[in-house]
Amino acid sequence: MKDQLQALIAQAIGSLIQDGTLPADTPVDVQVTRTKDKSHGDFATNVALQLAKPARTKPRNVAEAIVARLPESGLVERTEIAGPGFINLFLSEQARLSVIATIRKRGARYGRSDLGKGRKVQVEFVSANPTGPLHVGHGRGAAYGAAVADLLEAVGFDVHREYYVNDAGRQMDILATSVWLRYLELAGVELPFPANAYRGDYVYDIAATLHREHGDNYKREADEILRGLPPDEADGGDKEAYIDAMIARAQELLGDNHYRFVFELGLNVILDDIRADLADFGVTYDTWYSERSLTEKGSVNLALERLREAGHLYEKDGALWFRSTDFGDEKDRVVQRDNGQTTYFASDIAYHMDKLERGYERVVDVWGADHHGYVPRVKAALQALGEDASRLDVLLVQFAILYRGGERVQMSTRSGSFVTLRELRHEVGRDAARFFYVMRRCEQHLDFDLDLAKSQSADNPVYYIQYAHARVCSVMRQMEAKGFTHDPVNGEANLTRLTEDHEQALLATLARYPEVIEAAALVEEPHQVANYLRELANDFHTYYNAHQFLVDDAAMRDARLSLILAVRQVIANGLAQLGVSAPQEM
RNA sequence: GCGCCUGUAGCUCAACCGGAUAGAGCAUCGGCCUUCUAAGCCGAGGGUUGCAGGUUCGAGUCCUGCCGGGCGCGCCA
Repeated sequence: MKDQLQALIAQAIGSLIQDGTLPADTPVDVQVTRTKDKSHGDFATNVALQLAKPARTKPRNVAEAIVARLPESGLVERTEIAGPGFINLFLSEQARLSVIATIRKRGARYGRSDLGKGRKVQVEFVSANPTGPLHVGHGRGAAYGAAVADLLEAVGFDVHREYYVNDAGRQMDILATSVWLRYLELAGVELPFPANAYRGDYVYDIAATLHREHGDNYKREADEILRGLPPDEADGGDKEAYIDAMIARAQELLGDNHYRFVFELGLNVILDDIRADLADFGVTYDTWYSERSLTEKGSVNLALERLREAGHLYEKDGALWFRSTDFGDEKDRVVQRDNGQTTYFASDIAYHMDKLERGYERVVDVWGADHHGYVPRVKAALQALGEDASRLDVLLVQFAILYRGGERVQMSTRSGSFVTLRELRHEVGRDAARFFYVMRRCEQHLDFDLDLAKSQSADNPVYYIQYAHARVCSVMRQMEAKGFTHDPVNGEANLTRLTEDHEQALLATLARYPEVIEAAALVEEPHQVANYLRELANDFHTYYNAHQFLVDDAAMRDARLSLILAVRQVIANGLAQLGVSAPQEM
């Protein structure tokens, strides 16, 4: 609808350019917006205000000229020039009513478009280290990333969803070592547990599996493990140095194969858990991309080699540095440590290079906001490699803070007292979790009220919206109970009977849905869909309370049922868009 | 200290590349069930959009400077 109106205005401007009323270089970027105030018509455009300067005349004169040249169409009933020079457009009745048939015909596809023209976009999200279960912070990234990916797909992009698995690097070594140490405990070896090791219960679970299936095969004695190790934090030492030494000791005592086995066991158990967790959350991926595979197939070395050839690397203090300051970063970054290991950053350079080379026109990364300092260096690396860094779009998601009984739920990764995504799902349910996570703009801190998410009341937006859907279903059940049937053809033939304000408001809101999806997709803001659904549900509940649908007058009844069935369809579509179910009854 | 994000009603948040009188929900107060689910609806009050300048026909939105909040500033990932 909006597009068609824009086209009409553009045509009018075109003809004014042709006859010289407007200069040839007039920009024809027509903005048509929905009006807030009904008295301003259905849509309005400010083009006349924008063109007044190039046309060197008053805005109202431009507006009059445009209106005079507006092509005939069945869409617009009349126009009006208002205020400083807005052109208000009043839709014809036919145009307003057509949305009902459109929704019925398009069904679940209503709101989708081919705006993206099948262009390839990759969305990478969550990508939490497989060192433990996902917690509620990851949950927001999951819900948000999935929603953004689904929105882009809805408007016609070819979307590829990817999870980057950090299956290499020091954190994973710490996990493997933690598992081994817990295993030793189970095998009766008494050892102090390092300050910097992972101490969650899941580590015990993995260790127990190892012990159950492999007995004492991985057992070593305490004195040979501890011999010559530096002091841990508890003994006034450095916990980082201690855990690194402990990792080296584990590798040395277990040997490559056995160490590898413990490492893989921990990785696989946790990754399987994450996969299942996300699947239960309605979040699935096309690819789980292994960081280790980058090293194995030489991508990391290749990336570093390309940087070196381009003259962006230098050595200092025994390490290899990337001169990212040449591309606006705050300081240069190490890509290879003095011990010869490449850094996480080096992998990430290779990974992003790989993404762009896989042919995605656009690459979207969803990161936790605490990683925001990381953005400039990744973009710097892409530039240094001769890539167009603007193809990478990093979306930063702020933390979610849980509230229970009005109190902030304290969380700390260190003490292991964090709330997992799974616990949250079990507590409030998948629908509420998915919805609450995307209710706010991603760069806004999210106050997640657990009590509200669980409450079955109008205060809870999820229930409020789902209830609207269920209510329509209920009306249809009542219809059958009363021996009526719904004739959509008759309904659509009698839509002119829908003259109530509530009905007109619903028609306008329904027609707006595709515009909401498009806008939400293009600016990556799923919360716009959430807000829209609340408005639509509100329009419906209001209507429901004000008017009876199952009236004796068949023409009126069919028209009203056609309207509320369209409402049901759009609510179902919008909820599905956010990964939320639309129940038949509640 | 430097960088990024943020500041809108008592609270949580909207406001479509800068548009017409800044909107919802909660909370508060007052109404509506013999009628398709009251898990709902209607009404009222509530604002110097942190402060001060600037840009222009027009600023919550853009620019500059202050003030407050969050995060980041490792040869960790």
